[in-house]
Amino acid sequence: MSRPVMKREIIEESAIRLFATKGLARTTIKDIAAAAGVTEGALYRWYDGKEEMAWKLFNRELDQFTRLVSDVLFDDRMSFDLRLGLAVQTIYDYYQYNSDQFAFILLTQHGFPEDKLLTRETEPMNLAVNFVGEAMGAGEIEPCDADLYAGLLMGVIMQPLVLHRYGKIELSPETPGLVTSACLRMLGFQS
Amino acid sequence: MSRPVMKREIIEESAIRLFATKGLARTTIKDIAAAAGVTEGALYRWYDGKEEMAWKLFNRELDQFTRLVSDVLFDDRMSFDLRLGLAVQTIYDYYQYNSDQFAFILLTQHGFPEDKLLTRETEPMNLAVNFVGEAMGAGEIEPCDADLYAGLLMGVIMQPLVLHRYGKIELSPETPGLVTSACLRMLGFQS
DNA sequence: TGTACATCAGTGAACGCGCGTTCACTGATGTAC
DNA sequence: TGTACATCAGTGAACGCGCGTTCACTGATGTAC
Repeated sequence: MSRPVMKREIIEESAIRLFATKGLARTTIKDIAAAAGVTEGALYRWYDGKEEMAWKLFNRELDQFTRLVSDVLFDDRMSFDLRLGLAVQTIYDYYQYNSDQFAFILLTQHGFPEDKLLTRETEPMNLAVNFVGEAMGAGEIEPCDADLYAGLLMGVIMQPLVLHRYGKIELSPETPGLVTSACLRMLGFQS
Repeated sequence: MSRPVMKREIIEESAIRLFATKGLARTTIKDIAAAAGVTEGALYRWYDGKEEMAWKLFNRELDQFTRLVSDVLFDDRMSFDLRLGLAVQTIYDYYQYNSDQFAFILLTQHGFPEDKLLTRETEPMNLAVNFVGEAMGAGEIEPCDADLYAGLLMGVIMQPLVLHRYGKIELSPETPGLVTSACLRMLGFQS
């Protein structure tokens, strides 16, 4: 093509947007190609197939997101509660400004076959476990089941975003702060 | 057939189990028929098609679950915190003893097309909103954004089950109690 | 500078397979008389 | 009681369509000399 920008990026953006709205299974190659203004074959220049493309995009987006979050979550120049608050803010900002990417990783995380069970250091759950473990070790929160509390933390932070995505609740600039407070109370943080 | 029990039930159980493990899209009619020990056509005696069957089963299972939960959640002979604790216990019991049904409603709730957006009185989210609203009205918890707090409540209660389903955390007999305590702390319940 | 060739993103038409669905049928059970 | 017919859950083979995928190709751009 004569256009300077590669169609590859357009294809990937279209795919992520469609995956995030219609879901992986309900999005066809034809859909993606049409949205990107490209023929169906173009996709195979860059990927072996639909499944492989989805999987690679998922990992790329998840990596980017978790890196962003862990950067503030484990910045030990700040106090425990401040780090949590900033992480929540980062997540909610990410949701607001990269809603397709966010919805894509959030909603398709369980849409892959079993053999794709991702176990990696940067996995969100591991982030939460490490964070709770650190806070417990530092005596900032009472001793507890770190795995369980990490799960609770994830639930509290993520659920409002899921519900917003499906039009069940509204978000406001105050929401991240309210969520953070709720987390701290739940963890029994002594403020 | 000569067997006294209707194959219909076997078909439905097989379908739910497969939907819960492989997901809606990755489960084929052939899969269901094979699991039920039946030919593919048998399914169409009872349902118009795969999608319709999934949708009807989903609503049936969701109704049963929410009825069970709302029975204890709104039993006004009990105190606020006791009702919450019993509801959590009910949910975790349901997860343990009807894991396929539970995973089915939990994991396919967002797998239907947009026009299937269920807005009903018995929807889990509405249960939570009403509960928080009641508790707030009775002065048992501080005034707050009922919708948001209902979402947080759902997140805390459900997330451990999702994580357990994917092998990320373990559950114990103490888990429901720990989850309930976490909920009460989060809500600022004055015990 | 022009010429010959290599590279490579993207085309467009075709393919074939797996899937959901259909339908004439079977055979067991129930019912009327 | 036996006979004739209706009902209906489930069969089994076929169908056709939509889907992901393939591949010979085009045409623009880069490169060697």
